[in-house]
Amino acid sequence: MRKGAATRDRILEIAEAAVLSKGFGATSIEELITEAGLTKSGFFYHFKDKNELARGLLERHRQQNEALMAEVLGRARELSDDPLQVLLIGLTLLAERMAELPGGHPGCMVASLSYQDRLFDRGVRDLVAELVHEWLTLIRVLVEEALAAHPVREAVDAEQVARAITCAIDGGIVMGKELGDPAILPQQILMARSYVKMLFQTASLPHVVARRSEVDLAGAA
Amino acid sequence: MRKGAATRDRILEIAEAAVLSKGFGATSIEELITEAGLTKSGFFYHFKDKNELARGLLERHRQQNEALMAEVLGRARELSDDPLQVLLIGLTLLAERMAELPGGHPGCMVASLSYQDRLFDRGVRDLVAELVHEWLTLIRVLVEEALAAHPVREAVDAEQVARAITCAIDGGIVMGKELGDPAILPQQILMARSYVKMLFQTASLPHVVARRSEVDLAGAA
DNA sequence: TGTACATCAGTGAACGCGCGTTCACTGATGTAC
DNA sequence: TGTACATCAGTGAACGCGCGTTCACTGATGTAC
Repeated sequence: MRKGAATRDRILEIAEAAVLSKGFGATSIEELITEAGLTKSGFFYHFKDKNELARGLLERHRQQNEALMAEVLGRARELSDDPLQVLLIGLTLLAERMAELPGGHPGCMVASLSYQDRLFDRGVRDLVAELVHEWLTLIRVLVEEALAAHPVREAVDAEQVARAITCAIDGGIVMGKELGDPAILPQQILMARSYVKMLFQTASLPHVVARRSEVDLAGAA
Repeated sequence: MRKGAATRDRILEIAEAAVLSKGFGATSIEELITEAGLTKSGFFYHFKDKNELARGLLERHRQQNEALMAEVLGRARELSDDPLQVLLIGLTLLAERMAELPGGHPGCMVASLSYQDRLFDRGVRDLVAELVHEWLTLIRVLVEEALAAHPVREAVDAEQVARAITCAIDGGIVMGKELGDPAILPQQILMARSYVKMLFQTASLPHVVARRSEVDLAGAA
């Protein structure tokens, strides 16, 4: 890696912690360069203005998230061929990963920036929406595959289920911060998991007739 | 109402919109007084410093939220005596209320401030946690009453269910902001409702044996 | 009803400080021939 | 291998502006006697 790229990464890492704990508008370039140990013009060599710092933070978030999910889902697919099991195992593994974070999850960069969107230009706001869409697509595809392979208890839309899972995670991150309790996020991911499990729990319940499930599946398709 | 109280309220209303759209740190006293039409020293007559503005915003949030929930739950209790129905109807009414908001929900003040907590003194951070606990207690009591009156499909903890409902709402607010789609919050409240409904859906499912539900209830007690 | 005093709801000017941004410059490293 | 030039990764000084906060003061309204 070039020297400049390492410096840029260091700035982004410091900025991430600062933005998640005090907000983007209250994070000054001055404090970042003090901690990173370079001058202000050094900062502006890497980012032409503050908006570009926000873009950089979102790109970093995207990469880290992609890596995490690739690993978690890769492992889940090793453990099962059944799409529903992949989803359930994936959620369990994700919960475990979040539980391992020292000091709890620091906060979601996308959520944080969306609460300060008046500070940014169109490009940053579009990037926020794009990252959310990418994430939702990833989850929705998993849900669709599970729906294609199994009957379901109640007519559902895969997009809505994907959003519900995402809201549980984002909500869990926020509540964890609000109450200062790192256990909340993993617990809420497992609650989302148990929601998915219940949704697909038809045949496994004793004496449930199959017809009801088929009707619901037809409605969802 | 005294004249001063009206001015104070106007400042808080303007500050709420500003904080939710750009963050607390990036909201300047200057812009608030410009919009409110008074001088800077006039602001400091009402709030001794910026921390007190944050406290004021949280208190305002608490009052508005209490009023909203009192109304929604009052109406739900008019419509049914069954605790489970009160919870389900309450969620439906809440979703309807959120759908009526022009331009969508502006954001949750508690969530917003929790993403900038390094800006505040201990008092504000404690107030954030207190408001969340008050809300969770309100919901948890509803869930407990429903659990006492009905068998449940899977062993659950009322606190965890209350948190899951709350996370769905907070997550829905965040995602609505991220994607600029006001429909997401009401939809996700209804997803939380359908989660609760599924949780309690045992006897109503054809041919489900009652014993399983009893076992689960015993596990939850 | 009149007067004295207190409180309310502000005004106006000043403060020092840190903010984001620009600009001209520079030493170290990489590349072409 | 040497030389010329380009790019990289910054430095250092300066900019004007708006920030939160303080302080001495003030006119309008309320209260006591």
